Formats: sequence, structure tokens, C-alpha cells
Amino acid sequence: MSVTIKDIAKVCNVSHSTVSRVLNNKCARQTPRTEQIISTAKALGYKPNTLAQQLVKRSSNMVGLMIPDIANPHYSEITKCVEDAAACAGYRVFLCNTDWDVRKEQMYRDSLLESQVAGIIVMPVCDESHVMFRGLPVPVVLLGSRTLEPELSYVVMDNERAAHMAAEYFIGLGRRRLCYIARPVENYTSSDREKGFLAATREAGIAAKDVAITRSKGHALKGGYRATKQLIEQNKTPDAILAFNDFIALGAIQAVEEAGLTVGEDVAVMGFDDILFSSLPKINLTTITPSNEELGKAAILPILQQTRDDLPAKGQVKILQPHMVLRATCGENIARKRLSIQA
Amino acid sequence: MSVTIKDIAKVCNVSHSTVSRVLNNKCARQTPRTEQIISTAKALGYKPNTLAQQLVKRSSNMVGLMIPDIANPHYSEITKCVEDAAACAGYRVFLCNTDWDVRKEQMYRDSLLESQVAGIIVMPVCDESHVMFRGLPVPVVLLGSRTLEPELSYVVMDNERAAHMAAEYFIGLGRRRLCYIARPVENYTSSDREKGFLAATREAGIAAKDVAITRSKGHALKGGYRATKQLIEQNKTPDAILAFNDFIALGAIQAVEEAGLTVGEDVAVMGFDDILFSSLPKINLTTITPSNEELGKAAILPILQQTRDDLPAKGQVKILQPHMVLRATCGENIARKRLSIQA
DNA sequence: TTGAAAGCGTTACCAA
DNA sequence: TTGGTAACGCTTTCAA
Repeated sequence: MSVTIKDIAKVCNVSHSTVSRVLNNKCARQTPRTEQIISTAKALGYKPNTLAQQLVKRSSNMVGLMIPDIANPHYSEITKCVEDAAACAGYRVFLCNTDWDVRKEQMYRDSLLESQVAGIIVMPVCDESHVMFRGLPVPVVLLGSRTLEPELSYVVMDNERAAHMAAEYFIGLGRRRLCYIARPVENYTSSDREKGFLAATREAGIAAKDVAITRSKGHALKGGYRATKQLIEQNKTPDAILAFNDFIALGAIQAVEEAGLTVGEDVAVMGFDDILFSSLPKINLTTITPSNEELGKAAILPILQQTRDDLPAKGQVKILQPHMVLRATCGENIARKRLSIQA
Repeated sequence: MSVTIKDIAKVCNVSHSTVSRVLNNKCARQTPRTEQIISTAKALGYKPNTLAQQLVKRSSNMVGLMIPDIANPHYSEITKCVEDAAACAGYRVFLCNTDWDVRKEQMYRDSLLESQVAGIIVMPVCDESHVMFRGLPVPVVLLGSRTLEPELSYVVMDNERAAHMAAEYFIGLGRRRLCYIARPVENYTSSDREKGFLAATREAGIAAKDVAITRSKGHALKGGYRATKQLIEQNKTPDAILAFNDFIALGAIQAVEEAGLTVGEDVAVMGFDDILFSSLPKINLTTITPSNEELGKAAILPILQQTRDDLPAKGQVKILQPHMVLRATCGENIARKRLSIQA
């Protein structure tokens, strides 16, 4: 059995309310009594029971974080930043791996609510699952996905702008046959990117026949590989590919190289997310991403606000700026790449 | 304000104890009353407050998971399996990213204890931090690290055997100048692997001068690169390298290739952990790992037992078998040929 | 400043 | 079976 404030009260010959007050710094002055209480608390190894505290205060220091696949580096990198931001703000995070399963998402939602979390941060399985978070008693923040639900807050990169930047960059490089490989299953993020990509090609006067929009066929790397291979086999080989994410880009690279073409010369390839792999010397993928640190901090903010100000923080929107990480797959750094291999 | 059992009691004209009993299935028979209570609970959208439940029951469904770096694929892959095993056993997990910082580890330990977790699963920052987990009121399970602390449980791969297997495999491939690249900072895991590696070379009668033990110089990939480069520059190029982990192995590969040698032919390279990118076509690294699913299940077990049987589960040890994942970096085609010739 | 008492939402005991 | 009551560990109000 662990030490409670009653134990301390008994030792110090005071009431347990006094102990509570002293330990919570609700006393105006420092009396010898105060010191005695604090020192015996330390001596007995007293640890407050946060369950009891939160029960009486009706506010908790726990948030739920729902992630489709924590083993996927994109998500684990974001998770790290969210956990860090949460810890800095005094929150503990419940990790919930939804496994791309809407039922698990729903199950975790209920479980988190029963655990009295102060808020829920969720990278949703799909756009359709947003409705599940309507009208909850705690703030919900969607991460990496915008939404039409007016009550939900969200934090997202400016995807349209990001893809626009990518296409402009390709065109500035002299590329003229552009392709965007969309996500296997449509969502706002993927269609926003498509929209920005198409807008940039139109603005640059690229003929519609020279712009391909295809879709990753199946899971991640393999999907990008198949989509690109199909394009090549149909004699529609592009000279620049923007992929929905770095995995798909990697698959595209594989298909390009198998066709005897050189990535960065014959075909420029760019991805999204800047996952750890992408910086590996053998991969060296050019990619676009927001700052994950910013993402994490922005995710916690609405929850922090609601707890602090005690007024519902709903429908807060935070748009993060995209950053392009230039590496070798679009050709600019190809000289450097060769040097490092020879050295 | 959310719905409580008292609200249900008022509506149904019964006492709140009856409601509690019905909702917990502590009634022998189904009376019309029972059904009414259950249906109004559903109608009012009642969700039990687990904080209150756990306070009175003095047992919680939360476990703490402490990880040095959740963004590192090795750790995020294990985290996924632990979360999954925990969820299957009815536990929620608090994710704590210790950032390789012993002070953070200690801070999280205290915070988890205050949150009344049922147990703590920890991948420790270093061997020295094990003492921090002595004498806690809840079971502690060390993951991926054995320990001399008698009260702690641990789950670990048989590292000595794994490295022994690796060296035997190299030798079977005809390799004769073997090298093990140790972890930058020594720990049981790394020294156990070293021990097994050396034992296998001795048993095979490899001369001591042909066995190199070096140490990764600095962080991960770069460390493996530098250590290998140094070996090559000193004209001690090995024909087989076992690296402490896949990152270090990747660095070693880079150094080998930069020296104009071919991985899998001139030099065989093997790592540990089988992280996601080791399976990428461009990497294709041969590596050794336990089953992470087994790891996750074994990690939860002592906590589950203690909660169920209510007797302290201390010092439980689970040793997992290593699995070698054969890919391209050891030139395994040659190995297969030789094996079939012998067979 | 202090202590007694109420209450947070729940479970569990005991007498009816 | 049922309801009243106590208890879990804590915070907070209120009267002294």
C-alpha cells in the first residue's frame, strides 16, 4: 500500500486537508509546520495519486493519440513530435494504433473517452471516419487531414501549395511531361495535392496531354512501382514524377531504373514526408514536408487552450508551410552523388 | 457534464448500487428491471468513468512504455507490437519517449507511478539505468536488455546465440577474416553478441589475428561508416562484417562500396533488427532479429499475471530465439549452392 | 491558518 | 435481489 496524504497528516499531527493545501502551495506563508509537512512527505516517499486528483478536479493530464500505423516511419516521426510537445505541456499520451481499421478507431475513441482524456489527437484512417468525432465532450484535433466537420480542429500542411511548388520546380528544371501518382484510396490530402499540381501545370502552359494523373496500385512501394511501370509500358513515360509519399516515390524509382532510365536525369522524382529512409545515401530522395515539430506543437494547442481557459476550443485550423528538401532524385545534386560514391 | 450511474438510478427509480451491479453483470437472473437499466444506460449514452473505477478497485488498465527513440524504426516496430499485445490484453499504453536521456527516464518513471499504471515496460537508455527500477510497487519488464537486478523481469533475444549463428554462417560461406562492429556505448546486448561471435570463430579455428572487434564511431550509420573505413585504411579489410544493428551495417556497406569493393562478394555484411528499410530492394540487407510479435506478447505477460493472480511477478525471464533473414548482402546464393552440394 | 465535512464516480459490503 | 452506507485518495468549501 502506498503513502497517502492521510499518512503524512497522522505523522505531522495535522488534518489531511492541511497536508493537501501545503503540498499544493495554497498557503500564504512558510511556517515551520509547512516545512515539516513537506519534508515528511519526501521522507515517506509520497507520490500523489493522479487518478484521485483528476477524479475530484474533473480534468486530466492525458491525451489520446490515434495513429494508423506506428511502425510506418512517417507516423512514428510525427508521433515523436506530438509526444514531445505533449510532455512539454504536461500531458501524458495514450498511444492507439488503429491499424487502418475504422472499427479500431471507434473502439479506441470510446476507450479514451472512458479514460477521461483531456483531448484526442487523431491521424484518421480515412476522410469518412471524421464523423465519428462529432460532438465529443473533449476537443478533437485532426492531424494531417483537413475536414468539413465544423466542430473539429485540424492541423495540416498546405498540400495544394506544396504540390504547386513541386510542379513549378519540375518545370523550372525544364521538365515538360509531368505525372502525379495519387494515393491508392482518395482523400483530401491526395486530392488537394492533385489540384495544386494541375494548377501549376496549367499556369505554365503545359499541354493537358503531357500531364498524367495516375494512382498508386496497391500498397506503398509496390503501388508506386506498378503505377510507374504501367505508364512506361504504355509509352507515356514522364520526365518528372511527383508521388503522394516517399514510399510510392521509392517504388517509382525502382520502375524507372528497371526500365533502364536514370533517375535525376531521364526522370525526376519527388515524394512527400521526408521519412528517415529518404535521407539515406542510397536513396537520397527529394521530398516535401512540413516541420513535424510545428505539427506536434500545433496539435496540442487546442487541447491546452481548452483546459486552461475552460472554454471549448472547436474548429481551430492551423495550416503549416511546406518545405522542399532538395536531394538527388531531381537531378540537381547528381554531381555530388557521383563524387561521394567515388570518394 | 457526463452521465453517471446516479443519473441512470434516478431515471429507473433504483439505487445506484443496483445500477452498478446490473452494469457489471453481478446479478444472477435477468429481470425486467435489469433490461430497463441496461437500455436506459444505452439511451443516455452512459460511459463508465474508468478513473473512478480504478480508484476504488485499486487496479488500473494502463501500462507505461518507455522507448529511447520512437522515431527510430527499430523501436517503432517493437512499439507497435507491444501496443497491440497490450490492447489485446485490455491495457492502454502510455507512450514515453526518453530521448536517450536518463533524467527523462527517471521523470517518466515517477510520472507513470503517479498515474497508477499496472506495470512499466522499458527499453532502457543504458545498463546503468536499471537500478532506477528497483523496488517499484508495480512489475517492471525490461525489453531488449537483460539485467543483473533480481527483481526485474526481462525479455530479450538470445544475443550470444544470434551472433554465434552469424559467425558460423559467415564461416560456412568460406569467409575467414571476420569483424564485429560493436555498439558505440557498451551494453549487455552488444557484449553478449561479441561473446557469441568470438566463441564461434574460436570453435572454427579462425586465427585470432583474423578476427577484428571494432566499435561504431559515433551515431548509427555514420558510426558504421567510419569504423569500416578505418579498418580498410589500415589494410585490415575483413571479408565478413557483423554489425551491432542495421544502421551500422548500412554505414559499413557505404564504406565498403566507396572502397571499390562489392558487398556480398568481396565483403559479406549482416546486421541486427530487420528494420523496415533493410528489406528495401536497394538495401536488401541480411539481418538477425527475434519475432517482434513474440517480444510484445512476452513483455505484457508478467504484468498480466500480476494483475490476474495478484501475486508479484518478479524476475521473470524470457529468452527469444533469433531468426536470420537472408537477403543479398552476404551473397547468399553462393551459400545456398554450397549447402546443396554438401547436402 | 486550520480542520471538519462534502463530494468526485465508482465498487462492495451488509443488513433487510 | 435490493438499497443504504462506507470507502478509494484527493480537493475544496465553510465555519471556527
